Amino acid sequence: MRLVEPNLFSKYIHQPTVFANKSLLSPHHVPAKIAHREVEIGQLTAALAPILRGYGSANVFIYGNCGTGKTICSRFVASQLVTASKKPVVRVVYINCKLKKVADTEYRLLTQILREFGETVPDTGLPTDVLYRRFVAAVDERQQTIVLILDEIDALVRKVGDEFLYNFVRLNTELQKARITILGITNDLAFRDNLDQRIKSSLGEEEVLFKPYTASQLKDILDERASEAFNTGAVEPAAINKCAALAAQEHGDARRALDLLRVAGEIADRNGEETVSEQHTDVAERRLDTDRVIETIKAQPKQTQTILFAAITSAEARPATDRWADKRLLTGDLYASYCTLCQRNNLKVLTPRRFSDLIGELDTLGIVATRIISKGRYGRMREIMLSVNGELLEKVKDYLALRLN
DNA sequence: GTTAGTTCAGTTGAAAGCAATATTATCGGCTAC
DNA sequence: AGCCGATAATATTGCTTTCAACTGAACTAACGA
Repeated sequence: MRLVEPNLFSKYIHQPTVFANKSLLSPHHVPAKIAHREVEIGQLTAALAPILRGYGSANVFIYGNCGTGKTICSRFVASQLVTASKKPVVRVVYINCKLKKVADTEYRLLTQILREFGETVPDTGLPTDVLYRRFVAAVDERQQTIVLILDEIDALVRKVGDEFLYNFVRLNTELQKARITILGITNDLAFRDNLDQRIKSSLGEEEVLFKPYTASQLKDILDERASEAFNTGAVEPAAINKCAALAAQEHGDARRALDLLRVAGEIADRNGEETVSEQHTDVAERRLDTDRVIETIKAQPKQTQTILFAAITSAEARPATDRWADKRLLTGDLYASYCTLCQRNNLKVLTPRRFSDLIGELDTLGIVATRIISKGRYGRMREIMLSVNGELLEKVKDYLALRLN
């Protein structure tokens, strides 16, 4: 007679959870109603409306920081457009230009579009003008309007220049029956200024600006999502307020707000608690911050990591005072300890020139803070301070120590 | 005490080298006429 | 002849180095009161 072993996972399966439907908190979830974007949606609709009357509509540019609902709203409006269109057929092609290997060159962009139309295109080999002809052939056989949503278009323009935009605009003169409307989405507010004059005049006819959400708007959004995503009463209002407030500080990023709330819920679950409280939100914020920093550091090339590790170890080697001034490193000293660290790891030692640039990069990433100081007769150099500290610093150090010595 | 000039220790910008990838061009083999 | 895939040739990138101009306050020395 043998006792039935309880499955290892059974305790997790039956563990109570605060979530009713966690997927509603995912950034990919498209809510039935998009709150607090009525104005923007209105502008967008007005800009695209001429399509339904058969006129080729103006091209539209959408600006706004990340997490302000640009993508969701444009997809929403585009889908409405498709359902509303009867006679002049409207087709929407959504392409995220930032995805590596998918649409980060003109060729790949075209390939991607052609595939949407069921054309088979080789990954490489054809000249781009052939692709343009294929596109014209595929599209022009009937009366239709193509709405081309180019998300993160700034990334593509930065990479391959703005020529391709001109090509697309020019296509309209070549097409007999079909029309193309470009809907460019970017979070670079200065994007338009950097475009070629020619393109600017033919492209930027309509602009919609997405402002960051305010804390109270974020709160509304969270309230609405939370009511369905969580079990009733499982989230304390204070927790939601905190999430909204924190995300509002970060340029009103709704994605951030939802992430905070989701992670807070996960933490509550793990602790076996029945409600999500403000404390959970605080922990969630730290978690997300830590993850973000660790992720960016992981993504850095080995040389940059080495420099950072050198900075951490030499900052620790300083006499144990709490004064900030004593944690400062100077370029020369750091370069020296970087050199020894490289030798110990059999890494190539970069020149001071490159070293200087990499320090600058760590600065822009917000991992160290630097400023240039002049010590008069004793030269001019950068003063470097670590921006991470405490628990996070330990984690970073541990990670780097695994890869280096 | 002021002023003009030096000096140091890197910082910064431009240009060029180099290796890894990505694109193009070319070529031989294969199939269908 | 036309198409295909493989391979060679060429271009593009991303990362670095080299070279050289630049920086700005501490330090020095000369100046004038």
